[in-house]
Amino acid sequence: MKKSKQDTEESRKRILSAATRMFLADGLAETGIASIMQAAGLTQGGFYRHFRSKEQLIVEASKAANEHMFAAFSEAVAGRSPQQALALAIDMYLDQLSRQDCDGMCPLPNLGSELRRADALVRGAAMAGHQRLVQFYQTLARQAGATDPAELGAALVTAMVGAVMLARVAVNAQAQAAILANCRKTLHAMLPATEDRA
Amino acid sequence: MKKSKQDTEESRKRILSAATRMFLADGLAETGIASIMQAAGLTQGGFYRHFRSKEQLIVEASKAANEHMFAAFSEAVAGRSPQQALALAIDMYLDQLSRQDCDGMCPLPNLGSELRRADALVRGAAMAGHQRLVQFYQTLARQAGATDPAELGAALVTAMVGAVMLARVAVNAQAQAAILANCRKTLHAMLPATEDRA
DNA sequence: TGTACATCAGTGAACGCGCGTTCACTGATGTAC
DNA sequence: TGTACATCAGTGAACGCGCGTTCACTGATGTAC
Repeated sequence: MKKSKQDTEESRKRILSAATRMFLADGLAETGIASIMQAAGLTQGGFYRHFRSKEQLIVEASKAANEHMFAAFSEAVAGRSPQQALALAIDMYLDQLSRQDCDGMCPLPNLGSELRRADALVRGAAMAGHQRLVQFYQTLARQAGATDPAELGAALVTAMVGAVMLARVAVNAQAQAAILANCRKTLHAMLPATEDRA
Repeated sequence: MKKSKQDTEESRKRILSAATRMFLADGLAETGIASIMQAAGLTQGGFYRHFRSKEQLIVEASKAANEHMFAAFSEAVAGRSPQQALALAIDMYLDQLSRQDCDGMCPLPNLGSELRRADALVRGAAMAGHQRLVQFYQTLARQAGATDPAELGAALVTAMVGAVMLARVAVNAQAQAAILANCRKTLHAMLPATEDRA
């Protein structure tokens, strides 16, 4: 039963949206085509009308996740002072696990080591996201008057990715919170000026 | 053909050794029982004479990897000044990807997000390794005279885990080296005293 | 505007493959007498 | 010390399951006339 062009477009968006959320929540290997299609309200056979392969879906979902993350960050940061913006961007990144819908989650710590075994296209998308993330924080760091914004931006991203990944491995909520809180404290201490933070 | 007790013990060690190396290099899901047994010079059917399941092997391999890592660190650090020891331990951790045999590699950044989807036993082993790693660096930080050794130790581990994981995702060697070098520079700047470092 | 037809999103079953695990069997080891 | 037998490490094939992908088919959509 062929659908109208609008229906087709909406189906594709539903599949991509469900895949992005499920990949971030459960990982690439654990999320099967069948369950993605079920979440999108379709059956698995129809998947290949929209995507060439699971690999291609992963690439697009990875890009979509980055778009969501940067959109959320840009919106939250808009209109704030550079110092406030930088501090807020750190807190938001470290708080991504508590967001109910996986909106704004970063592929790097959540997919983590699964990325390095994926195709070159997937890894390329992941590293492009990393590059963009580093530049985002570097720009904020420069505006906030950091001594070495390039180094600070890269250091922030590295530490935050490590903290979020470790927090996801942590068995209990207490250890998870401790890892994130400690990282937050350390990174805030590295920020320029505005010493009214703990 | 039953083997002598000594042969049996050696077989078990060969399996565990091959598994530890292959898990760290290729990941948990990508490393199959058959290829582990082949690397150990046996056939896959014999695996279950030594281990109850792949899950149990993962737990033991995880512990073995930690033992190797701490042994290598302890040996390298022995007899050095606290400041030298701390700096060396950071460099060693960040340099683990260049080691030919996977000896001294840390499960956290290499298995990364695969760990959080594993059984409670595996996650417990991973987090126990994390705890031990943090304490190792905290002890060195305290001996080196850090202002807040607890915070510094945790921060070092978080950043190093993030850096090594990101380096593994990086497509080309140049980006990989840049991530590790930048992390090294940032972390050395956080160390107490001994300002003769870059 | 109406009609005949090609297109193609979606269905549901089946295919093929890999992998963890099981199993019947072998034959050297180690033990009981 | 010698002998008969139970043990069990190791083999190689088979099982069962899940998953990505394919395929024949359906029927509404959109187009050509």
